[in-house]
Amino acid sequence: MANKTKYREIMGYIKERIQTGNYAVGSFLPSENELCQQFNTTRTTVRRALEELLREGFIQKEHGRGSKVLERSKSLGLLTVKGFSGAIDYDVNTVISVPPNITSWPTMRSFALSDTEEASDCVYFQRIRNINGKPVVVEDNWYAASVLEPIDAADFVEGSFFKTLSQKHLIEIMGAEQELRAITATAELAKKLQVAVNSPILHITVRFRTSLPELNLYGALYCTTTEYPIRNSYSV
Amino acid sequence: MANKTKYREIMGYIKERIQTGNYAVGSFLPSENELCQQFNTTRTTVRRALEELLREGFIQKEHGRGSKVLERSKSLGLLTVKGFSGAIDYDVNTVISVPPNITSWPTMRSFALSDTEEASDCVYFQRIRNINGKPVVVEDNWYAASVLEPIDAADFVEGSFFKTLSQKHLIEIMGAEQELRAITATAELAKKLQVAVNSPILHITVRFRTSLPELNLYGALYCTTTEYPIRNSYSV
DNA sequence: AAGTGGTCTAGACCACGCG
DNA sequence: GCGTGGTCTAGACCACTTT
Repeated sequence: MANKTKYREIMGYIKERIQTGNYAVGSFLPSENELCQQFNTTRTTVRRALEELLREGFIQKEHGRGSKVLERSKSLGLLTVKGFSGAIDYDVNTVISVPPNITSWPTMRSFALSDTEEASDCVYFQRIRNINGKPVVVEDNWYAASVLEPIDAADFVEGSFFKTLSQKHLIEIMGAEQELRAITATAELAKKLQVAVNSPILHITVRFRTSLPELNLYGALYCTTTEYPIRNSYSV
Repeated sequence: MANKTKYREIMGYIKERIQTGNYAVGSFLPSENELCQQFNTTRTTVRRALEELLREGFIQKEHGRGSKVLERSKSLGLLTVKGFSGAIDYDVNTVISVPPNITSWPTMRSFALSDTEEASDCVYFQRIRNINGKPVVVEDNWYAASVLEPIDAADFVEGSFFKTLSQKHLIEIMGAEQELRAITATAELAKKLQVAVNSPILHITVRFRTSLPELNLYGALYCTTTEYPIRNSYSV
């Protein structure tokens, strides 16, 4: 997506080199002065880029030594934050059951919307996660249409929304709040998850915060956990 | 703590004015240029200070308008890791229903024990969390007896096991892994949680890692979430 | 048009790590 | 001593909001 500013261009360049292994984990980036020459700019701008990468957990700075490339999964224990591609150890197949489309916000929400979100339409899509061909999670997702255009279902990187955000829009997940509930399956849910009506269902509502301050991603997950529990992990 | 740098000095000044209400919530800070004059410095430095305040959630910037003072939220990530005292906003009363005692490990577990844990007996205790007098969470806890002696129920700091560990043993929680399941209430659980048999129950099994590498704390939580959902939050 | 924050230039000096 | 990142100066131009 558009690198309108020079510091974003530098960020994107470094991020891409890190993600492809051109800048190896544990090694040091070129020095700020070298990056200045490479991009024909000044330290202020280079430092602006490095600072963002620092905040997003890509690098770590060492005074007098340089900027070191970090293991990218480090602080993200949070499996939920990684999306379900990472949350379950089994072979997961994701089906985009409702492709991204613009609609109005759902009425029932666990989280308050910001003013700008409230004023905007929202982009909605639904995915179903299958394990061994059996549906295990139904996941509704929403975000403000004014902040980010709908992403074409075909453009999803490996079926993952987060990977798509990171690689195509340079947006990283910065944190999340969840609410967890146990509910019983409605007729509709029971059908989608192929379980009996009134089966116990794990209901997770979540708001993900991103490196784009105006952009929150909202999710509502319905999980049948009898065979495959949902795993989370955290690091302090 | 010393304000060695000018941007910290500016930050401290603004933070203090916000916290004492001199800069009212919802109002705009002096403009960057005004702050430059006030502190006899340049915009780079003022902006560095404002940027930190932004990251810490004190202000919000509006292009073309100014920097607005925000409602200060508590937001202290990782509620689960901090234990349930912090997980629920309501008035929570904790009853130690089974005081710490030495027994053998339970047979059903979600996590594999280390060799030293396996070789040791375990300390077990059970707590029930009540909200407004109604039981909401039944929590079983275990840890290896060889690593830490049983803590007397009367010595629990504010009923919190984690606070006790931190304040009396200088042990901090470093992370956790969870498994989440939705189940239906057994007769025994239904009785303890005062709900109908077969009600949906949120079942969380968790292992907390601590700053003592040999010490893991294991938990099994049974939560009735119809009235009070369980909240989690993370930060990257 | 005037004022605000957003980006950027072209320097400077300092503190830290290493040889 | 030299290269690194940390802080800071003194400007400039742009984009956005308000009057």
